[in-house]
Amino acid sequence: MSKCEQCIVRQLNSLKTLTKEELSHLTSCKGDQIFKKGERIFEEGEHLKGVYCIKSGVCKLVKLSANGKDQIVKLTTKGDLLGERSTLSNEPTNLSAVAVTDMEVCFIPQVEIINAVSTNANFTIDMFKSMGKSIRHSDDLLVNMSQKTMKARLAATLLMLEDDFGKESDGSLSLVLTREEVAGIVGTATESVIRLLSQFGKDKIIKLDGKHISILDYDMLRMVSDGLD
Amino acid sequence: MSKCEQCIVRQLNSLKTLTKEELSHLTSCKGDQIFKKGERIFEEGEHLKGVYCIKSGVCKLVKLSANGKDQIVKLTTKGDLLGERSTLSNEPTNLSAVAVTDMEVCFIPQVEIINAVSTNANFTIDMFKSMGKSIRHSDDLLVNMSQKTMKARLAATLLMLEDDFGKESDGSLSLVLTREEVAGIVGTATESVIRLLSQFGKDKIIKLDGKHISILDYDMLRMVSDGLD
DNA sequence: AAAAAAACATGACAATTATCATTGTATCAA
DNA sequence: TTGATACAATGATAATTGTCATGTTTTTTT
Repeated sequence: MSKCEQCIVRQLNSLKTLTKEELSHLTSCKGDQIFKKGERIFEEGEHLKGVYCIKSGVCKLVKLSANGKDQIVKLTTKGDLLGERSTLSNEPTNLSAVAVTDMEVCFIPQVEIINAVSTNANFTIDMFKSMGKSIRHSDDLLVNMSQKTMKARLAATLLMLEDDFGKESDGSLSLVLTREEVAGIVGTATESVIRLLSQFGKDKIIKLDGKHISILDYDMLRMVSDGLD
Repeated sequence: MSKCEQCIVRQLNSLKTLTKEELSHLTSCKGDQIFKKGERIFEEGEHLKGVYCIKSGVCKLVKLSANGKDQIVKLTTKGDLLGERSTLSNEPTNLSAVAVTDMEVCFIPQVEIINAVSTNANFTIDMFKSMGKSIRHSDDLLVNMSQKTMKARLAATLLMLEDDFGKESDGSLSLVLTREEVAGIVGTATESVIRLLSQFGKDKIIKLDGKHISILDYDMLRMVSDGLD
């Protein structure tokens, strides 16, 4: 069981505003957990008993749509908190969390969060900021999804994947997803993703090597993303 | 200048948690404003100096997409607060607010809100709840927009319009929008909305009388909304 | 009331996207 | 190493949706 005081990940989220005392207390009551790729951290509709702080790995937040397909609403990674709002507002989650890669997470019980909110104004303000950011992100995504063609959405998704998760030394996107998962982000059929990706490949905008994707022409990809191609 | 203590609208949002003292102070520093249909309350990118509390009328929150079309992200009405998150996190808005009908609003300066958050725990918790609701709403909408066909999206929009704004004594939707505005919600071309609406009309799912729309067959509309038609 | 502007409607056609079917190719466990 | 299983690729076809053009109706302005 690692100590919160020494945890670097904490610097990436609202927990950074906690005092030394609060942190040492937190160490004593948090739980450490491992989730293997594909395992579910929590399920849509579940009542969460606290928040999860991601120490490593990538997690997808998904929602089952009426047609039975999983829509990936958000990808989260090191430093992100899961289930903040359900924990704060004491309501069931509207999303399921599934490990995209193996993950290490810390579980922080609800009381601790509620406590921090009621005694630490900095924590509260930081939570407001983080929720505000989350809403802004949703709004932007909504406009993208509503107004863009599938091609533009896919281009935007590739750019987002590199922005948020970086690339390997060979230039390929660090986060490796199946075509089906990409389709879950874009909101289209898997076949459409395959076709569009190979089209991008033929157009030399990206390079495909199995599941490994490298962006070659950023300007062009941005143009496509804005529907200006 | 009306008094906050006697304002009924306040009961509908986080301001209901304020104490008598806080309310009487608020009365002295708030401002009353009128916006005519089509006028803009604030603009995307603007730095807000407080929040707006809607006393009457309907407002659309829009975002200009890369292709130049306005996407309506949300419709707000009596009791809703505008600009809460920008005000709290002190960042520019990501959306523009435009009056859909004539509106009466109260303007509450930023300091008052910040003050309320730092001194009134009930207010803080209520704000968290309201922001949580907002995120959940965005997530749901995102899944709808990403996964559904235009027909299903339009059906969902009609149901939403009746849920959120009610209907007149003749059964028609109380909120009257142009086809272009509906297209801005659905995220499609105006012509497509016109065609789909008249198709719904032919199928006896709705009744069209100019801009006035009545839902006739709720079950069928829900089926269409779920893509089960 | 007339003129102008905005909103609505429809046809024709092209482009995009979904769906179904089939085959090839990795990947993993026994 | 060999099946088994998941993943990727591609073709054919139908359905959906966007775009442009044109005309009508409604609303607003003068």
